[in-house]
Amino acid sequence: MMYNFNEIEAKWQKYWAEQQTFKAENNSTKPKYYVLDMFPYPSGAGLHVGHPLGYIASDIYARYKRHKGFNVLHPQGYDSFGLPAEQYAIQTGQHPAITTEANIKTYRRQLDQMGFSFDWSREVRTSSPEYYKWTQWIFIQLFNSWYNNSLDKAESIGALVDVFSQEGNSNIDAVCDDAIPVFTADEWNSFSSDRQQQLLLQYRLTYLAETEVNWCPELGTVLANDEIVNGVSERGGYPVTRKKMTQWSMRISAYAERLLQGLQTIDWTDALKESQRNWIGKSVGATVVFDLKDHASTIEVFTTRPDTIFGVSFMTLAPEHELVNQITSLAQKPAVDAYVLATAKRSERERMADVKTISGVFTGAYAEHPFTKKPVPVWIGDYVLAGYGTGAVMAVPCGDQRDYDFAKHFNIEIPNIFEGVDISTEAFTDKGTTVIANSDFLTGLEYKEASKQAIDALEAKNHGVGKINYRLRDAVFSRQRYWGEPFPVYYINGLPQMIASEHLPISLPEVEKYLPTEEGEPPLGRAEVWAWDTTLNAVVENDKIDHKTIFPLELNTMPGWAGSSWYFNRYMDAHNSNELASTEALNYWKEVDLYIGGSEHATGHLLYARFWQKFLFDLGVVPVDEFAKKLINQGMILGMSAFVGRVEGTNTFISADKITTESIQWIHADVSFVNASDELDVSAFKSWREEFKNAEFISENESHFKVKREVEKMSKSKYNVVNPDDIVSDYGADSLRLYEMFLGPLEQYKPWNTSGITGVHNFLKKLWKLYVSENRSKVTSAVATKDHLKTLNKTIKKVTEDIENFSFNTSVSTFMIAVNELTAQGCTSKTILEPLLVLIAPYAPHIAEELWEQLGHKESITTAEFPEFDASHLVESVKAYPISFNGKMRFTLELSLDLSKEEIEAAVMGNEKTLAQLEGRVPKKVIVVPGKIVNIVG
RNA sequence: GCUGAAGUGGUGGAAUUGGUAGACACGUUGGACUUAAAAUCCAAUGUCCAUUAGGACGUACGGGUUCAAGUCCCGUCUUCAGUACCA
Repeated sequence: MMYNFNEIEAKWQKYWAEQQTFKAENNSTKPKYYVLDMFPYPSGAGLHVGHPLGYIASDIYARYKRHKGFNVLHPQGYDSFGLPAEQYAIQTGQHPAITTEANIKTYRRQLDQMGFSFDWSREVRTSSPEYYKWTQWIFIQLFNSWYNNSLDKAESIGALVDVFSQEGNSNIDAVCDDAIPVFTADEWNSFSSDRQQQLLLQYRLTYLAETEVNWCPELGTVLANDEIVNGVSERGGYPVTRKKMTQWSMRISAYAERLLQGLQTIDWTDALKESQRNWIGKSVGATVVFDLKDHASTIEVFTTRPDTIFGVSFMTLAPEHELVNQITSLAQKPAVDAYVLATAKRSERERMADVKTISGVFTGAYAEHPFTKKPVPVWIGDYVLAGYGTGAVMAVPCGDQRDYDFAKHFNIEIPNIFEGVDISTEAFTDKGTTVIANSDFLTGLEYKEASKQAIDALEAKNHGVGKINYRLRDAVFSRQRYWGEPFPVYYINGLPQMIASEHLPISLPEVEKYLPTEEGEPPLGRAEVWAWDTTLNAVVENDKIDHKTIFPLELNTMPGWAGSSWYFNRYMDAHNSNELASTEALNYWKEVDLYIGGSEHATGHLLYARFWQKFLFDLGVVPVDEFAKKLINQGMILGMSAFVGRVEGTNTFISADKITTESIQWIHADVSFVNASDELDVSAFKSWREEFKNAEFISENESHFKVKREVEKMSKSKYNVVNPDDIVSDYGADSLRLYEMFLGPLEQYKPWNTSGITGVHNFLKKLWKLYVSENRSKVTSAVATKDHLKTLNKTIKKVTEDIENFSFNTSVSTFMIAVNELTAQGCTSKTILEPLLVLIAPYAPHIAEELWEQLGHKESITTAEFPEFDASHLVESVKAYPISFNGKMRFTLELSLDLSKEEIEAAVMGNEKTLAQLEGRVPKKVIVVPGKIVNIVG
């Protein structure tokens, strides 16, 4: 009997599905373990070999944990709302739900054929109304909450209204808009209902506000900051401009500090935590208020260096700053206007690209230094950003390089306030322990103390206050798109109203086209049945809107990250129609124990999901405030693109090793035309495209036309995609799983190279041959020899450590060595071969199941216990290094185990022969050092 | 610029707390089997000299610590990823 992987794999996949082998129960006497993958967006292209990398790793871990006696939850679903399905719908008119459904079918088939141990009974899809009902529900809860700084948690808006009606808002410490006026209880009670609602909106955790947003005209929608890369849209690479729009926003800034602190409690990589810290961007400092000479208004700045306040020699406002117009003197007006206009013309991108050029204009106005009362000239300059802090800085040229460069460029005074520091060529930016000089009451102090005293003095004069500033901005939550969650919102007098939770979900309406309307409204503006009837509590036709009982519904939809910010909780109780998930289920599974996914979600999904989890925790809905204990970022599998060189302007191709001229145009060739020696199948290439049909090919000889190889991201447009379907049908899923692990460390980026797969495939064939010969099982009840036990236990030890450390690549090598050794040893012993199968099962589950069955087991191998390693079989593995030390011969002896002193001595004595061979001497005395190193005096 | 990670054969990569560097695999070369090919099996494969037995040099580069350094320390260079006039 041959190793017929196709047959075996189909058989066991069917068995697992029928037996529901991987169905997790929401209670068990076993300890729980939750292994989660980032769920995929089901794209039309299907999976390529790079996609399953993380799924294979998590599957190995999930299977391992089951063998170790855990009740494992390992679910999978689809992040099925998103732009590509909608773009496709715009082009073809096909409803996104239909394409999405078709794509999911493909995904499911591809995932199934790889033998993943997902519990599909818990599948979720963000685009299904049963699911987004709860996304809408969470939105309503956010709307009905505000952030109470005193308690440092979210609270119900009802509690806030109670306080307002009893004592006004002066004692409320909330995260809210800065511009909220102070009002008393009497004032509050006398406000109209609309006015009250407007005020409350400014406290809510999700609120409507006219904000400057990142508008992408090509995509016809706004984008969040993390959806923009280098000034263009992450998806599609289209230009992005600034635009004012009324949008829903999420007050994630309320959670900035907790999001930062929470990082200390979770086991995520340092790189990823660092990304999130940068994104949150906490800076501790102070706001300082400068009075203006000859003007009533004041300039407020934020600084992290209040200790340097006596070094201020000018101020700089962002060109967009609202005061610029008011304070500019008549003489300076033309210059200032010209500068403001020039800056406005420059795109965000140009401004970012050009950070070297120093530019700015004097406004003609002077501020007054809060302590010295000296006049401080006010400039504008584009190195100050309107969006950060207050959009204005107090410039301390001796302590900040940008201020320094600006001062030098415009010949502004650079006073030195640092004791014994030379600032003739550059600013001194080190906080360190340098002493402040020439600074009145701060003179002689170091940074820390000086900052504190400066802030105290500013607060005493009412000229500033200690402040912590965060870079994290509130997240825009509206998208002008069709294929997303509809908001459960209708409008009365332009004020948003929530639809009561019992009427959810509000399902997406049908539209005849997926484009914005002629009036520029989002696609939902085309829906005919899209109005809310407050008496029927139902969605009704638009033309019935009477603004008395029937009102317009929100036309925006939610962004892609809405559904993915809480899905891990839904898997715990995926079909609950009364709750997001039952309390019992949430309390049982609590959080994800291991989360595997790409690092590209560092500042998007992973930050938003932590935000929502903390909010749901404040609400008492979920029992933990961090959703994932441990997170691993799998690297990407890259494609090996092939390029053929064509002489520019001709149809003549030259073999890559023959190229001498420089005017070569490199054209992507499909990687399937290229063999392992980088040689092109010329005839296949010729018939690939009409334009190549009559092309001329120059090479040493016809069969040796070389291509140029380059590692790139796998993508259809680069013709370097390798389809897992082909690999599975040629080598089997077990080979693919092993090979993806074998390629290299999980976290690393590495190129795919199909030719290497024969190595692991041969291993599986050898494994098969170790158990099966002709038509019979070779496994006997023979007693295991010392060698057999050594090989087995070595393997158990290594593989267990590897899995615990997520170094799956090296266990594949360990398996190969084990099988080679056991084959050479002629091992047929069941006591060895049975546990060996369990070791391999998480990696190559199909072949393990098949051989397990041949050993006479009726139950699936998934119920088998993971073998425990027995150190006693490894005692003899000793390495010895002779060394000369202090003129005496000494041996250093290493054992590959932690053993007791007695065991080491026994091992050493048993190895006298080895040592004697090495140095011609026999050790006389053994010095045992704690750990594994042993010194032996020869 | 800052932050994080990393530089090991022709290639992907091993190497525990400092302990025989290059495991394992691909590729290459030679051989066996075969009419032939595929498949399979065996052998060789860091570099240089000796071509037997051995020797020298080797983990980006330059120093250092140590009986012993890919691993630790100092300096330099390079690559990748993230982020950036953040006051």
